[in-house]
Amino acid sequence: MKNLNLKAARAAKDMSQDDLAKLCGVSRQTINAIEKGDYNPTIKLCRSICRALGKGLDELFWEDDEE
Amino acid sequence: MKNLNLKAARAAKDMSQDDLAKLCGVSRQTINAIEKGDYNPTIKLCRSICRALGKGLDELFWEDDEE
DNA sequence: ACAAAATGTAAAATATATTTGACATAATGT
DNA sequence: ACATTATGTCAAATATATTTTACATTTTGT
Repeated sequence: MKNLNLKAARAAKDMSQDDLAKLCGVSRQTINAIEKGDYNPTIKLCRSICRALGKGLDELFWEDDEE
Repeated sequence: MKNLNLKAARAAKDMSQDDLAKLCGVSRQTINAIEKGDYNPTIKLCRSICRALGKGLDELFWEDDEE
């Protein structure tokens, strides 16, 4: 499922996917894929994204519906 | 660096690395490596570990000192 | 002291995250 | 309408997470 929390947090900082990608040192496609969903990034990248957006892991990457 | 939060949370539930590994559907070595540190698990596995131990992502997998 | 369980660690194989390059479409500003 | 930026998506290549097998050491219980 899509990661709308991430999309919203990025929008709140007026950052493009490319901006965020550069801040995190990954490719734009990776950020796009994470927002799109059905992707499984590493915790290190998640932390990097959280730092760039000033959010916590639970705020951006928690999911309840995943058995 | 070692993940002592994880080690402590597991100990608090009186679980062996193998117990936790089975609950998360991964190998014992993977859990061992994560506790040992210098490992970079996927967010999906982190969530699985958090559910098994009743903790949040920020409690078990946040790191301040990672530029 | 002994046995059993738990942990630490390593090398080779496999699965999968991420990159690169590329192209198409949607959105935005002038 | 036009140019520019942002987004969605794909296939092939590369990097790395995870498994499997295996063995050594430590810890725990009796």
